[in-house]
Amino acid sequence: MKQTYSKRERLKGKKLIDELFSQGKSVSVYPLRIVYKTTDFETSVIAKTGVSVSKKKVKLAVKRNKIKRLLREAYRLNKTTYFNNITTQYAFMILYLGKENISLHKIEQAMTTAFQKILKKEMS
RNA sequence: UAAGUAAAUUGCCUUAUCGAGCUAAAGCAUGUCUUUGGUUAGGAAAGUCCGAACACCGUAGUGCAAACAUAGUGGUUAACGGCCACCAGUUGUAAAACUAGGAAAAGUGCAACAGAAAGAAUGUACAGAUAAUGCUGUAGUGAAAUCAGGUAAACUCUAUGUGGUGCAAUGCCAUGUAUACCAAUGUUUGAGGGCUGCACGCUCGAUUGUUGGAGGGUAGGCAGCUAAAGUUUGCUGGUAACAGUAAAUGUAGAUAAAUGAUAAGGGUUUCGAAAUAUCGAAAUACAGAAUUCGGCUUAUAGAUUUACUUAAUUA
Repeated sequence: MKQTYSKRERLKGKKLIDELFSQGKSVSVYPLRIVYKTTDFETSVIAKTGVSVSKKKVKLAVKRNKIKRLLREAYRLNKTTYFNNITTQYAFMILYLGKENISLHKIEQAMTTAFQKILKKEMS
């Protein structure tokens, strides 16, 4: 799998997201919280992922954008390691709960532990 | 040289690796695939405060009232409450800056201190006049004392203007679900459903089965959506805002929302060390398009340019 994150791999559509939030399970590792759910897509993508930063926590649009980009970057670079053994299709929503300033490195760490937690839960 | 005033410009760069949106071409495996190329945020994109374009709704005529906005004079513009010029006033040594610059001879209200009294009340002293009296004058307070004045960032009056909602406008396509309605067809001689696939059997079964039309418009998609009162430069007219003209140029279009991340190096500024070269550390702002323009307002590290004022020094 390549380290891409194209339009097809993004979580879109009101229906899917509503479903995800109403029926999905969640795992939180500060400063992240990941909501996930098994689903079926028509396209041949293993996972669809969305990213969200709340306006209440981070007020300036520039900083919000920056954090979203970092989240996407962290996901893009590490998704190969996360989804090695997965065959079913998933939908993810990554929520950011923390402060305004954060580095890519920290986000990567948090994301890795969070996805490991999810894998454990699903396998057992 | 120092301090200041005004106007204008700019607002980090380079390389490597890994990516994202839009778009063009090519390829065959015809996939919303692969490869290659192009392109991708600001001076305020912000606040949403004015003015327009555009769209829909309302009124489809005219007048009045209310509410709101504006308020020297002239010009400019698609339009404006913006901008420019001039006059007046205020502040400043000055360059300049600011303006809450229509009306007090329509009415209502308000007014510190002083003063007897700031409006329906005539005090004290002196003088004059008279039958008598605030009947007359002077003194004293104050900006103002039967003479009326100030105040409209008080009501008010005058003149002028204003319908409402905003691209989540609006138009189009339309999966699924339920079905008012219409047509065809099937029918108590049993359509069709249920009992695990078939047969038999049992059972339910008429405002109903199937097919088609039509309506509605949810998920989603397409248009609107970027060539525009465009940008840059020169020339001409004008004190200027601005206008005219010629040439060049083609410059984001996302939608759970692209325009990025990481690493290295270099600028710039500040601080410390040093005679310099240089070395080390820190900082590198405000801020992210969402239909589009013209303004206003607010935020902003730093850098640059021009004009002018004041003070000092030198010639």
